[in-house]
Amino acid sequence: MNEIAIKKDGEIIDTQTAKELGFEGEQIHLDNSADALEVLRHSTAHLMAQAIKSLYPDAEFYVGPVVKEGFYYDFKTSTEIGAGDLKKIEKQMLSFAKKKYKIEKYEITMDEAKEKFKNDHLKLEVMKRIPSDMVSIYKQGEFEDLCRGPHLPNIGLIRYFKLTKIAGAYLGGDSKNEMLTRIYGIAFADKESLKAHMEQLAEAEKRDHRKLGNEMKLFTFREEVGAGFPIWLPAGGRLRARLESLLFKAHRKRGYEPVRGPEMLRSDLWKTSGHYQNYGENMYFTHIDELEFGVKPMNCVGHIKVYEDELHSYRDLPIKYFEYGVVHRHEASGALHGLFRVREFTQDDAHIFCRADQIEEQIIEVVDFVDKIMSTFEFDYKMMISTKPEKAVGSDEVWEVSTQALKNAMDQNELAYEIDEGGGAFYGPKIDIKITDAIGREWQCGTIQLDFNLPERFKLEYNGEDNDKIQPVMIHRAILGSFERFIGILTEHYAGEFPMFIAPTQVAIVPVAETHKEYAKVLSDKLIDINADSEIYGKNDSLNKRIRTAEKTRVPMIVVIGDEEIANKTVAIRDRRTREQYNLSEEEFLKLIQTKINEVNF
RNA sequence: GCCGACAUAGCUCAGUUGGCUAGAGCAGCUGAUUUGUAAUCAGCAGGCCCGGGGUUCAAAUCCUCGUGUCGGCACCA
Repeated sequence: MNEIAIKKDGEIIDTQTAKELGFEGEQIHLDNSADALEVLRHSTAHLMAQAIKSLYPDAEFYVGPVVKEGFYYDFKTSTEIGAGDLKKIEKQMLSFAKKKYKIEKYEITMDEAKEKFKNDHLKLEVMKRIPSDMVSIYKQGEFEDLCRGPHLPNIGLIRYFKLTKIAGAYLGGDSKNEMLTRIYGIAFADKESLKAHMEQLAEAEKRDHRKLGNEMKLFTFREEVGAGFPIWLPAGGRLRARLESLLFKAHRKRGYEPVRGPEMLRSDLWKTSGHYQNYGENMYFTHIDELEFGVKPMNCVGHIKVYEDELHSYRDLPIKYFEYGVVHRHEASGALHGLFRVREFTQDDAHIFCRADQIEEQIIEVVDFVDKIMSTFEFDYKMMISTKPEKAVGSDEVWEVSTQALKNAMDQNELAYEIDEGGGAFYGPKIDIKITDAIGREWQCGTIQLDFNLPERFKLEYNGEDNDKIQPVMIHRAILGSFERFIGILTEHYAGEFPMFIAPTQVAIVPVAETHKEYAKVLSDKLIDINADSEIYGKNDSLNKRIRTAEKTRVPMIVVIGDEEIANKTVAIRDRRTREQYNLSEEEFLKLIQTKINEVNF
């Protein structure tokens, strides 16, 4: 078996380095283990660079790391490279691989390296970021690259790979820098795994919410309406309404009061809140009668005005206001992505005004709320605590206290979380809830933000025990995040096969012949009485055709009614999931639907 | 916003190196048929070829500026 590297003290060391240093350790073979793939993909990135260099001799190279979904290499050429060129590069890679060049390693000083790569301004850029005096060079055939490794012993081991996409990327990940070309690729130890991976990607594409949203008539976008402004179609409207009403109940149960703020507020308020200064470039403004108004990008100011409407006692806290708040944010054009990233969306937003000693219990209550909903939909999610960002308001001290409060709440309840340094809102730290989409990208949905700043800026207060004026703490929170993104994720999660309690249509009724339509209508009305939507497939098509059409809408249940059913007062059910058919009396059927619709309570 | 690609009927897509009246399937409409669990048959209608400008005897096709979409990057209070 081929040994491609060894593992020593948890570190992967390639055979070149091991030989040089006389190391021994656990052998890594060329298979699909995480360690082996790390080495394989890294070397594949180098092979790609070698191919690019031979096809485009003036190419300069930045970095080519292994990432979650394969590898990439950033580079620059004077010729334009497009998606059509990937095949050509792949071919060149294969022909190099066939030559089975050894991958050799040697070390030189930083100064020697700078001399060696003096014509490659990108490599020089890389070297600026390396603190050590010595660097290693990997050489395969004519091609040499500055690299830390580890690498395969021979490029002939690279056989099963694919270049997947080409894109632009800023040098060093900074938009102030020049833009390089980035090619992504993937590699595996064997042919089957590569094939399986490509098939999995194709499978995931089928559940893309943009595709399903179009097919299932959930929502649409139109050029003439404007980018990022979704249009909800009837089916999507029904789905969304079900989600809204379930969630409304869940909020009421937890003591939230529904309120509503205006869509736009005078700019002075956004100046007080800090949004004007920190976020103004992404807000929509309008001028009327010499006054400037800002269309709300958030609902907190409105809720603050609700709080200010009366005096509050410490006994009243916590006070919880919620609103399905429509917000507008001018997102960068390139950021727009189906329902996941839009310019107008509706948040399931709430603000909790509480005392400092109530922070922890309130945070935990919200985390429980989140978990209740996520587990109902069987979502895997993770939580992230985001700390003070560069653009921020408030003193370091307040930030420290509030960040610690979030951590304490999580720690004391033994909840797992990761830290996102500098990822907080400008007014406070937050806990983000992230869900993974069909192709593995993570999207932030819910968020819990602790805020000492806005209460200060708006001089909020309540009367304490000694009748003194005390400033409350604000917790901003959203569970779904936005209906848009959440429904997008739900669509992919279920591949369009929504469970009964949320499906746009609960039942498809297929009458066998013209004479059965009347009963279909009676049944449909009875379904409305139990809050179930149905659709009658009574068109002048064959029965088979109508069943096929109904199936394709991904409706959870199809019932067929004909002479027999009418005579016996039964329905013939065809279940989407099991593809089984069975009969139920009308009474049992209605009861079943009712149970299925009501089985979920957040 | 940046790099690259793309935009043809409601939807999914054809449309050669610029050249006759821009095609197909599905969906829609009209008939015939009245069906027992995944496509009955026939006919009809449907297009500012994304929008402005330009090149050319001639533009869906070439150039240019917009708009929108896609893949990334950057951004995401």
